[in-house]
Amino acid sequence: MVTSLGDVVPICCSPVTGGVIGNDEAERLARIFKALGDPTRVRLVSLIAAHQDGEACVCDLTTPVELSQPTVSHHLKQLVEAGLLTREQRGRWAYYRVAGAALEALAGALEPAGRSTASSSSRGR
Amino acid sequence: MVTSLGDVVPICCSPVTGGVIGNDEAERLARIFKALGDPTRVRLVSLIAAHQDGEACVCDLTTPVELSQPTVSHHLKQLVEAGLLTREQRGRWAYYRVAGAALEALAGALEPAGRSTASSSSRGR
DNA sequence: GTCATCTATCGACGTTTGTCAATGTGGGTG
DNA sequence: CACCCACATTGACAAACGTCGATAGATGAC
Repeated sequence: MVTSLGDVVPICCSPVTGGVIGNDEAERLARIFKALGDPTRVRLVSLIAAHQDGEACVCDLTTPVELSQPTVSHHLKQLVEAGLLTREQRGRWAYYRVAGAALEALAGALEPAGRSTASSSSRGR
Repeated sequence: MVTSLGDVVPICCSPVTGGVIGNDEAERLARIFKALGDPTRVRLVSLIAAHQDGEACVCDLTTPVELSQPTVSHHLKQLVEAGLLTREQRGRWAYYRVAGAALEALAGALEPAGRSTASSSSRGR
């Protein structure tokens, strides 16, 4: 079961403020937000993004976050499952990098129903 | 005396992917993300934004989310404390509305460190 | 005044989460 | 081959979370 835990999240699109979103959409968005709802994971994303070549292995991250290796692996797994990180195994190391598209899509879900679709503004009421 | 209870979070700015963020910043961002890390709260934000005049009271929300009134109040409080909603008491009702600036600031923290200058706007995929 | 309504708080509960030590697994190295 | 290394998984535990019923506070209606 290397991949296909669930489907790779198709990147969220429905903006939170652009009309009532469905139950499934809310659950999908919440799962991604929850992945960022821990300070350690926020720092991990930041650390990976700022690391050499935009990628980092576990051993690069345990020291900065001051947590045990299993804990870091655990957090990284959650971020990968949320679609916010990608994982690539090269030799003995596992390299993680930030999924920029997922971050942008998430940001798009927060904007007031405009920046990414630029077609509303007549929604009123 | 340190009276600052931290009423309203001063809106986050440091982008997640624009260099390693500090511990405090990570904690502040995580607290906001965590507020959106529950499907009910995501739906509440969406419901309020889409409601008449962009505001809603508790009694408008309990039925759509199918939860008890205390639970809805609890979620709303968390969203207010995260700075994502504002609360205004008018008579017997408490009106909540979405803090658009907070959402935009949060979206800004997700964009790759230079959102405002990224004028390419190639929204294709 | 009394009463009804809307909302917040409290106490309790089952579930989820973050963390670690110990162990397992797969891939280089001698 | 045996060995070590980087990482993932397991099992356990305390803390935090989501939910509810009951209750308290505040406000308007009578």
